[in-house]
Amino acid sequence: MATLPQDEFKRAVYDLTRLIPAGRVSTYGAIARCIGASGASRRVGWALNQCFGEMPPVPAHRVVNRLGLLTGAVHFPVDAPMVDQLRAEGVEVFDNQVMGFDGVFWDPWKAGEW
DNA sequence: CATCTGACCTAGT
DNA sequence: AACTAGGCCAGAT
Repeated sequence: MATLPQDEFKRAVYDLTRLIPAGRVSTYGAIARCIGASGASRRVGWALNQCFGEMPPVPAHRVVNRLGLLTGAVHFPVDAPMVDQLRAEGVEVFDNQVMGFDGVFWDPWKAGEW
């Protein structure tokens, strides 16, 4: 069966998200742009919404919006709060906001020398 | 079946 | 520099 663009998109998002090292966070726009979906940042969120249950697990908690706000925290499982996971990795979060976001921000391009 | 919202961002004015 | 509008795709009402 032909690989649907949807799956490819999700596949790209998951792959890139999994590349985010612990203690670092990335943004939807950065990921979307890196996979060639500039402007389609919304789709990234929709794709990450399906990441729960994927194997290997996708560290979606390391993906925040451009302002460093954990906008998707409400969509996270109660068993693994986004803030709790980020704090567990050393990321300081206060009021759904990443402290020193500019310092913990991880660039997809700088990561693998694209 | 039509309309709007939604883990958002970029670009134009 | 700030604000407005448009774009992207799918799911839900």
